[in-house]
Amino acid sequence: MPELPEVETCRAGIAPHISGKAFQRIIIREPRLRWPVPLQIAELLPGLTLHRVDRRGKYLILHTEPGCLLLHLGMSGNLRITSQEQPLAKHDHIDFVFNDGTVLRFNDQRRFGAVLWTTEPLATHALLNKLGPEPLSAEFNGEYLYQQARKRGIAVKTFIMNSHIVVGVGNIYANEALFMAGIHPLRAANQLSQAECETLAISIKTILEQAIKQGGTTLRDFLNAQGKPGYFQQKLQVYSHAAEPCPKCGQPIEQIKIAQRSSFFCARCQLQ
DNA sequence: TTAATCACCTGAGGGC
DNA sequence: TGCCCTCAGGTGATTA
Repeated sequence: MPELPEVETCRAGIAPHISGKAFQRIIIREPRLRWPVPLQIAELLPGLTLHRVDRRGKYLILHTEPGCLLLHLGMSGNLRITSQEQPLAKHDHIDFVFNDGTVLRFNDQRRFGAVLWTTEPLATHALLNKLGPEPLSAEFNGEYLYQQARKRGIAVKTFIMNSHIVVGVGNIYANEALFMAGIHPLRAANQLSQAECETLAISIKTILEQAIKQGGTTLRDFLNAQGKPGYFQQKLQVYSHAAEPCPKCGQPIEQIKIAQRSSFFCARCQLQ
């Protein structure tokens, strides 16, 4: 399940293989993703050069001269570098074939992902213009988090998973960051002190940086551009460890639902 | 403006 | 063995 570290791992994995190359052919086998894949990209893209691959939150942005492809991996999506000779796997929905034969293959079992085309400035794009800051940027810090939290009475876990507050923090890393910060996931955001917001911002940055170094987390679906899993799962302290002893105090990890998402915490280490 | 809920989708796993 | 149900989760849309 791709969160920011998985998307960044994916971006770093595919960019060297496709940047500077020209699209030769686009093969769309299944256009029914989160939003219908614009079929016109099969005619628009051939001949265009892919200048670079960026990331904004969990969106991958493939830049060409007239416009950009926006890719989202959703819940189960992955991109891998391959060739046309390689047999198709189940749920291989789209092939981006480049002029040297390299193929960027989009696979998405649950089809929550997206492939979109835009020629408008990214700063005004409806999917991007309301996104919060990047968690690893200087703009995202304790003071920013505190100012945003003061206006919200929702559970802090739901708060930090809101991409309009900060991008890229999904369920796994929200659980892990709150555990590291010693903050109960049900605490109201507007009840956090400035010091707690400082600690939480640092925890989010630390968790995400560690996960990127490990190549992301593989629970079920995630594979990197070479089809290999990430290794951060082995570092998870509370996520998916219900009833197991807390790594800090030994108390059993508890599991509850918050906003329909499984949430894991230590009731002794994380103060409510 | 904020918060809560729904919908989308597929496959694994459990119960019968 | 096969059927049915539940669960997993990112995020935009809808509703209150």
